[in-house]
Amino acid sequence: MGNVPLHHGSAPAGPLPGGLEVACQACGLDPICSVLDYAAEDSRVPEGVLIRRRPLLRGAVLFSQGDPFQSIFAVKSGAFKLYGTQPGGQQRVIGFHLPGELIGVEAMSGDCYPCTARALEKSSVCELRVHRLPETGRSLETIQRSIINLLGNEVAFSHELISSLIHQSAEQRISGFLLSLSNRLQRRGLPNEEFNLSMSRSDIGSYLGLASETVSRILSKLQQARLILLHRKRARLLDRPALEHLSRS
Amino acid sequence: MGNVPLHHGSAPAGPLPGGLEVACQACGLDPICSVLDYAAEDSRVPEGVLIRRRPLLRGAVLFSQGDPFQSIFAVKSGAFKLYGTQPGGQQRVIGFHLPGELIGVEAMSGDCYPCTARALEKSSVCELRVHRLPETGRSLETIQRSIINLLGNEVAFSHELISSLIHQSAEQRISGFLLSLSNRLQRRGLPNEEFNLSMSRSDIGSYLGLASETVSRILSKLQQARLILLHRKRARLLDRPALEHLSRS
DNA sequence: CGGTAGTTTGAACAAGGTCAATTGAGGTGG
DNA sequence: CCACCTCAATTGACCTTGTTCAAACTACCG
Repeated sequence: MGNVPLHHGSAPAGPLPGGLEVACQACGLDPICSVLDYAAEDSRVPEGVLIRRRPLLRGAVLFSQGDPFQSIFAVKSGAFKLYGTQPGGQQRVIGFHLPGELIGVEAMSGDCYPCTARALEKSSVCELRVHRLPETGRSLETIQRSIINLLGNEVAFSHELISSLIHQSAEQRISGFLLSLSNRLQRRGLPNEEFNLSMSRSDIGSYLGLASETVSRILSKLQQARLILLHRKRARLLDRPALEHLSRS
Repeated sequence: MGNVPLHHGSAPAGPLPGGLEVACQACGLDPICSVLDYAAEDSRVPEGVLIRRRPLLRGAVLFSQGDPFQSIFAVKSGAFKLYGTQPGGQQRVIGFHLPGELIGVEAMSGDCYPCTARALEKSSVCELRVHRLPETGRSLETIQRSIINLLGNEVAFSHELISSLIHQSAEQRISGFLLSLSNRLQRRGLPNEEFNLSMSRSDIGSYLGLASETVSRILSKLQQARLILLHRKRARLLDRPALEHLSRS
C-alpha cells in the first residue's frame, strides 16, 4: 500500500513527486504530436507551439473561466478538476482529468474557456498553442482531422455520461465513478487497481450531483462490503466484478 | 385557449402539416452549405452530397443505433428524439432536435451512430454525406473548420447540460426544459411563445431523469400556477420571467 | 499543541419514485 | 356514426432514497 516506485523518465528535473507520468504514445494529444513529428530531432516545429511538462502545484489554476482561449492541454501526470462558477456563486464540478487526457477542448469553438481547471495534486501538462498551429507548416487537414476526432469522442462521451448519470442511483453513480477512474488509468497504462482519489468528497458529490455526506456514506458502505479499500486519499478496488454489477442500471 | 392559427409558409409543395420550416440562414448546417455555395446556380456540388428536404412521417427512423455513419442531418421542420437502447433493453432519450439543429454529429469520430433518431412528428431534413465532401473540390480546411465549430459547440452545450441537470430539482428541470425549447425555437426564428410539445411525457421524463408521473404532476402544477398553458400536445408559456426564476439553481 | 478544514455518522425530513386506479383521446371496425 | 379498444396522461397513496442539519472525529499545518 506504500508508494509505488516512480518510473524515472528522461525529464531533466527528475520525476514528479506523487504521480506517475503517462507515456507519450498513450496520451490523448499523441495524434497531434505525431503529425508534428515532435519527437524527431529535426521536427522544426517553431518554438512555443507545443510546450512540454509545465509543472503545477496542488491548487494551481491552469486556466480560469473567462480566460481567452489559447491552448488545449494534455495532462502528463497528476490530476485536475474542471469546474464552473454559477451566477449564484456556487461551484459545479464538470469533470476530472487524469494523465493522458485533454483539457480545454470544450473551448475550441468559443473564444474563452467556459470553466476553470485546477490541479488536484502536483501535476504536469503539455500545452498546445492552437492558434499557432498554422506556423508549423504541417498539413492543416491532418491536424484538423485529429481535432475533429478528439471533439467527436468528447461529444460521444458526454452523451454517454449524461444519460447514465441522470438515470442512476447514488450507489450506481459512485461505483461507476470509481470504475471509470480505474478504467481511464488502465487505458493510459497506469496502475489502476490502487490509485489516488485526489479530489475531495464534495468535489465528487458536485460532479455526481450528490451531497458530500452521501458520497461519504456510500464509500463507507462499499468498504464495509469489502468491495473497496479506502485509506486517506488512497483507494483500492477489491472486487471489480461486484462494482461493475452495482454500477449497471 | 383555442388553437392559434398556423403561419402558412411559401414552400412549393405546401407547408408541412404541423410545423414551420426553418430558413436556411438560421440553420445549423448553414456554415457548411455556405462553403459549398449550395444555393448558387453554378455551385457544381456533385449530386448526392447534400440532399434537401427528405420528408419523414411521425415514428419514422432517420438512422438506427449501430448503422454505419454516413451523414449528418439538419432538421428543417418537425422534431426528432435521439435515444439509445441500453444492454438491459430500456431506452434512454439523449435529446430532442428542433428545426435548424443538427443530428448525427456525435457519430463523427466513430464509424457508426451510437443512437437512434426518430421523428416525433411529420418532419423534413437536409442530409450532408460527410464522406463525399472531398468530391466537392471545396477547401477541406474551411469545411473542417466549420465541423470543428459545430462539435465544439456541442461539447460546450453538453457540459452545460450535465452540470445543470444533475444539480436541479424536478421543477427546475422541467421549467428549464420548456424554456430551452422556446429559446431554441426563437433562435431559429420560429414561433416560441406557443409550440408543439411533440414528445411524450415518458420521453421528457427519460431525458430529464424523472418518472413520467413526476413530469405530468409538475406540468399540472405549473399550469395551475398560471405559468404555462397546456392543451393536448400544445404548450404556451404565460409567464416567462417566473419560469426563468424557477429554473435557476 | 491547537486550529482549521475535510470527513464521518446519526436523526429528522423532503423530494421524487412506485404502484394502482381513473380519465381522456385517437383509432378501428361494425 | 358510434361502440369499443388501446395507450398516454393524470391523480392519489404510500414508500424509498437522498438531503439537511448537527455533532463528533481526523488529518494536516502551522
